[in-house]
Amino acid sequence: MNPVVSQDVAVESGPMVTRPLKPVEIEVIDQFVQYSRALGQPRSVAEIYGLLFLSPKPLAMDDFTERLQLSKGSASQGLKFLRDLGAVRMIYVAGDRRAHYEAVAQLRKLVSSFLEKQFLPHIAEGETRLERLAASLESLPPAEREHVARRIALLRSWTANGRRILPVLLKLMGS
Amino acid sequence: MNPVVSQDVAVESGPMVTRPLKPVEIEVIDQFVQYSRALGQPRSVAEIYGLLFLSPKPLAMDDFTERLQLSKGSASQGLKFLRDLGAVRMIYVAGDRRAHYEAVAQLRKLVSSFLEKQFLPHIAEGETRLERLAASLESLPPAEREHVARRIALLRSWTANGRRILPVLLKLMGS
DNA sequence: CGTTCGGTTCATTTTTTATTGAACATAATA
DNA sequence: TATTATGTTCAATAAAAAATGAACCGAACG
Repeated sequence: MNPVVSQDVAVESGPMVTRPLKPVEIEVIDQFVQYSRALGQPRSVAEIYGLLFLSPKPLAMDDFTERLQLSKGSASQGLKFLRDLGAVRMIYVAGDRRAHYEAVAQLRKLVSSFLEKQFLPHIAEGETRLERLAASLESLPPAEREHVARRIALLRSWTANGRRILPVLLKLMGS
Repeated sequence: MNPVVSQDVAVESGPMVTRPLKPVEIEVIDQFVQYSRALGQPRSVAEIYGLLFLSPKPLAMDDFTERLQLSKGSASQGLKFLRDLGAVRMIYVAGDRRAHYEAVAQLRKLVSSFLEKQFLPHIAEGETRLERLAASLESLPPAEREHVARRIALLRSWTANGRRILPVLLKLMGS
């Protein structure tokens, strides 16, 4: 509750925020939040990435919990997610025990690892499943059998298509 | 509750299903359900599309509520969603008052309308917003200003990229 | 060592999203 | 025109997902 970025105009009697977000930050973060919704990703993750995206220097967990008003748990989990995705890179800062992060601001990298993490597993699993299925069609009445077989073949062609297109898509996306 | 397609092995003492799903149907529907999760779409919609995808003949609402154990409301809303998406086509069946549907089984069509409905709006909105923002950077301290300006330019290039790539992607996807 | 700091985990709570079902509309039928 | 069949809408409910925060772990510091 009390998301830092929202449509609401004012946060009434809210908690003291040491370094409140600047208008630019709010706008850009909200932009990332929009995209995250379209992609079915949690808002906190988008907020973290957005703040980092605009920051000229690496940030540590405290920065996220303070400025975005997130719990330690959310920040930790969100950063883990972004690390696993390769959307964020850990940075060593001399004389500071804390882990620091910077955004990996390469569309290609973001898209590719997102697709790899989010879709390839499903596609792979679907492929083996459909192979199995295509084999076990004898048990259907002949009338249906042919139609169903065609549909399954079609579905398989879709996943094949996906695999074929992915690399081209990434190439098209430049650096 | 009581989803027709699930990992569970048995539905114990469940309600009488007149025309229970065949194993092939369960598998294929579950496949669509998997994809729908990755895309952040409700399971009921995937179930409807999956059942229709395999059906050799057009189906009416009753078929969905009966065979998938959905409420009338869900079936109605799910079909509306699929209609709006162009994933489903209405079919007139002589001597039957009910509306019948058949699946539009063209990957290209599905992907294109999904992206159009789900992403283009966000992209468009983001573009105008970022234009506005780029203009109002004077209020930032000069040190930050340059970096932020670069980031915003980058973000804009991303959306431009998206627009450029979309048609190519669709072309690559064949019919 | 013992203490503090930075961070992770995970059971609980909160928030969001999807589903239900009853009330309502509308069109075909008799 | 009354009746029934078909479908939609939407407030209430259920289910799923995300956020919280306290307990915990381990490494650095003194």
